[in-house]
Amino acid sequence: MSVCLDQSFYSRPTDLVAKELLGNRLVRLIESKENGIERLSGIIVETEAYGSDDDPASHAYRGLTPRNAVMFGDVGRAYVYFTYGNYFCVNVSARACERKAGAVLIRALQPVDGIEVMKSFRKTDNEFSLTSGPGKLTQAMNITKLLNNVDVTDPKSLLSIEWGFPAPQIVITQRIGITRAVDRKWRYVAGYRKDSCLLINKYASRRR
DNA sequence: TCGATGATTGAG
DNA sequence: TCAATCATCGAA
Repeated sequence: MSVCLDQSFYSRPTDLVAKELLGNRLVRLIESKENGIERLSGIIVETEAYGSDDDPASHAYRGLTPRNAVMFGDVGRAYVYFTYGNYFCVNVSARACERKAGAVLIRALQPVDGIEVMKSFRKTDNEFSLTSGPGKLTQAMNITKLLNNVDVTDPKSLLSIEWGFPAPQIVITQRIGITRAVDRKWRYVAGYRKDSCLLINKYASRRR
């Protein structure tokens, strides 16, 4: 019995949602004639928050366009966009009720279900390079624009987010790969304690 | 219509 | 460190 996070979870400040998504699970169901329904999943270990007209780094900064419409619509929907001519990125729409738009970019997963299938989509055997980046995880789970605006609060959706456990430790940093509002610390990474040091999850992205 | 840009990645 | 690669968007 799977339990998804509901709309009330996403109807809160985007940075808080980004932080609390860590430890929950992104689930992709793939329908195929040979294998029926394949379940791919991974624990969310890295996220970033993006706002609206108050956030120059956000796609929603200059207002509503066809691409970013999901950020302005119902919360708890997948916002999937194409970038750099090669890759998709997946977000979940989320914002406090008084905000115009918002989304949380899912940047990395710790793979759990369907690892062999994900390896074939990614054309690699390296488990640590499977879902350790926003473009990698969409490739591993075959997440494309077809899933834009899918309701991730519905367990029957082809893409959903299941309730899990909060990350035991969280590392907070600046967002990656942006050129504006670089000072804001809206990136959240799952971490763990080792010998009184706080280390980042091994499935998080490596670049900065 | 057109040029600039980008919430990235893999190769070198 | 850098090029690949193209949809999107704002300006013309």
